[in-house]
This record gives sequence, structure tokens and C-alpha cells, in this order.
Amino acid sequence: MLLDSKKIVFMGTPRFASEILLNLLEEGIKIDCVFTQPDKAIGRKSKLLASPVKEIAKKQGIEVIQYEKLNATAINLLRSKQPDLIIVAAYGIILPKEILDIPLFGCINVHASVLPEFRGSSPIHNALKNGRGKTGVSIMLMDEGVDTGKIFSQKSIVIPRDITYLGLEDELIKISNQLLIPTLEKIVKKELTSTPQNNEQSSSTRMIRKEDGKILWQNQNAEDIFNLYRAFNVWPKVCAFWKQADLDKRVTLTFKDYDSKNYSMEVGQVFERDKEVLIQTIQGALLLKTVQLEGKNEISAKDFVNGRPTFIKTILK
RNA sequence: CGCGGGGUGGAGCAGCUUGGUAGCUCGACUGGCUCAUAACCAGUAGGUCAUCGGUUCAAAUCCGGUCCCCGCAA
Repeated sequence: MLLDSKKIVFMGTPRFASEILLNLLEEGIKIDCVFTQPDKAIGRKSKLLASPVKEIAKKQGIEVIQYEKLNATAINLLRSKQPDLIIVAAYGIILPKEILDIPLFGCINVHASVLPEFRGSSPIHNALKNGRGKTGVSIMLMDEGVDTGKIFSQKSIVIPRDITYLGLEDELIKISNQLLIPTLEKIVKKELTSTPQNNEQSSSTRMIRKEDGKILWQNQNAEDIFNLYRAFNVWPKVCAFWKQADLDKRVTLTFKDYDSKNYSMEVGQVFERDKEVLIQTIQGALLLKTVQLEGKNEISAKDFVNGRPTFIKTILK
């Protein structure tokens, strides 16, 4: 394989990237070193947490390089490595032009959407949140814009209606892995042409914020909220507020499904039908699966209502 | 030492402020009713109240230490 003779650097941070890195290694591709974001202080004890990419690299004995941003030192370091190819997947740090110019075959990005749709940092979340029926992955040559480079190859899949973030991410990892090595081989053999993106059809996504998970009862219908749940199931999760003794307590919710029927209830009101716990929205009702009250564990809607019968009939905000 | 909530039969909660027989709903089991049931009726079992120590005639409850779970913030 021509790829074997190339010096490859990998850049990535979250699980989407680490699974791609792992697949490359399992397929016998040699990775010279890995760039990933610095360890982040996380949780109540502010423990430092290494990125999934770092975990994989460490296990495989690959050098790990961590910079907050790619400054002159980082650029010099990378230049000294003399890579032929840089593979980038969800790295989360902008690559300056000096970096893009280093490798002979360029910086190749694996992006989890069918570009030019959903450029930016949260393509998977946005495909779900917007209720898309299809999404996919794109492999492209990076340029100075955010996911604006010329496309080498793409593959799309159907999004099942009941899939949530983790499941969709798995599917996208799978097709990325199917697509990446053949694409790289063709790039190295110079057998592949790249096509520019149609900028007029582009859309962009930003980083997900904690408050994006808050349900807006007056603006979002049952389908919107269900899609929000599918997108943010892992993080930040969707939440609402339950007024108890004049205190607004945060409740984190998950749903089984939604019902497009309307019941004679107020928007945000909780009620029971056929042993299920439902919440009325401006259009349709949500079928509740689990509830987590702040400070407590996540439990099934049935158990929650059992211990707190006053939850029924209350109106969530 | 970032802020806060919590640990009570198998599950989810109440009781704690003002110490004095551990309670509710669900589940389990047994029996009954029923063509039948996830429904209904009657009954049974199941908890050293996270843990260690202190105060007290007496601690789930008050005080202190430890472990574990969770929300917020970063």
C-alpha cells in the first residue's frame, strides 16, 4: 500500500475522532503522532480528563501533542515532523494556513455531515435537532474556512426515527471508516479529483451550549422537543423546570416518543393516559420515559410519578 | 477546600424543624372474584433508617468524622 510509506499525523479530540483513529491503527496505518485538545478539568472535583483520542493514542504508544491553539511553537514542531499527510477529525482547533501548507498531500478532514450542509462544530447534533431524514460524512481537503474545502468523497445514510445521538454517531463512525482509507489511498495515488462546495447551499453550526437543552414550551412542538432530546441525549440533555414550593427545580427529561394528537391540557402540563405519563405541547404530546430531578438519580417516569404523585397535573416551564 | 441536594423493605418517596411503636404508593408472594386480565377485593413477607463515633433514660430524627450518588458552576 502506498499509504504505508507516508508519514501521517492525526488530529482529533472526541469519541468520533478516537474511533476513526482506532480504525486506522487496526487497519495497519502508521500514525506518527497525534494532536488533541488539552486535558480539561471536569466534574465536581475538577479532575483532569484526557480526550478519547489521547486515551487511544496512549494505549497504542503514540506520541500525544496538546496545544490550546496552534501557535508558532506548535507550527514549528509540526514542521519538524515533516508529515506527508494530516488527517483531521473533530479536532476543535482552527488550523492556520501555515499548518495547512505543511503536508504534501494537505490536511484531510473527516466531517460528519453531507457538506455544504452543517459546516462547523456540531453537525451530528444539528442533523437530529432539525429532524433530518438523512445525513452522512464528507472527506475533504481543508482550506482556511470552516469546513469549506473541496470535497473528495461523501457517503450518506438514512437516520432512523428513533435513533439518538450516540447511535447516529456510531453509524457515522462506521461509514467514515469505510470511506476514509480508500479515499486516502486514491489521494496519495493522485487518482482522485476534488469538487468545490456550493456555498449558496451551505449552512453552519456552532458549538452546543448548556442552555440549548432547555425546552421552550411556547415555541417548540412535540416533534421539535423530541428531536431536541434525540440530539442532546448525551449532552447537554433536555430539561424543564418544575415549580415546587415556590422553587423552580430543574428536571431533566427523556422521551419514548411523541403523539401528534392534542389533549385538553395546557401547554407543558403533565398528565396520565393508559399508564403512560404525557406532557402536552403547543402541538402534540410527549411520551415521557425518564425524569431526573436535580440532585437525584435518573429514574423511570413511572417511578417518579409513583413517589411524587403531585407531578401529575403540574405545568412545566 | 467553588455552591447545593441526597443515601429510609425489591422500586420511588414521606417522616427529621419540635428525639419516644418506621409510614405511603408501586412491586413480590398467598388466597378470593372473574371466561379472562396488566383490573378489583382480602391477606402475607420484606428495613440493625449508608457507615463510624458522640449527646441522651431514649436517636431515622440532634452533633461530629468517613464513604457513596446527583444537580449547578468552571
